[in-house]
Amino acid sequence: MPLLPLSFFLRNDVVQIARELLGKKIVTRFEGVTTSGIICETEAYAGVTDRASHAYGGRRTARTEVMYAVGGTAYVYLCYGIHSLFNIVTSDAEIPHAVLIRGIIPSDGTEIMLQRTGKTKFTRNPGIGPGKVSKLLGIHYSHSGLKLNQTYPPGNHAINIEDTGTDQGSMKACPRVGVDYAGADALLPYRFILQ
DNA sequence: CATAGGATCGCCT
DNA sequence: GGCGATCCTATGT
Repeated sequence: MPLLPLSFFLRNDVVQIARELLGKKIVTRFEGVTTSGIICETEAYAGVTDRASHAYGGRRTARTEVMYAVGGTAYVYLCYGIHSLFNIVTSDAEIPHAVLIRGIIPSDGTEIMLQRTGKTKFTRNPGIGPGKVSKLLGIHYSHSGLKLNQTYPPGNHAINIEDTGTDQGSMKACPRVGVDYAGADALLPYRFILQ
């Protein structure tokens, strides 16, 4: 399937991009092992003006520096000391917008995914939850800064987003999870779920 | 240097 | 539905 063009990620409307990512396919290749899943849940984080964003107010730290990279860069960070959370940086360089991928439906390499989670069979919604997305796809916070949709030589690490060409179907928007500290911004309908 | 807390998950009751 | 796991990151002294 065709890779999404980088221009997809360079647009300024991060909320629109989060919506459009529903139904797209994430394909990862680590150590020559390929796994993939269809994106079914996302959240938009609107850069410096969004209290829920790590880049709120223009904050820059060693961790968040990647958010200021050009659109199409992976921003992965550790949460609760356990979970790697995968985000896609969008817009131009210096504009720290990002989309958190919160859920996938496993597609290719399900055996590998079971292996990664230490299970023998999938539970009800094996790919729902941002920590699970990374677990299934083998994404680690050390992958932060990796450029998506590049034509790396086989053997290199790669994270790609493909256009499935299918209609994303119905989706709903609601407030984001776990951002109570963000005041009024916690109420913004920046979370998108494929029905 | 020390410490509090986090865009969570899974197991337990 | 409650709680412990687990460790990096940010911030303050």
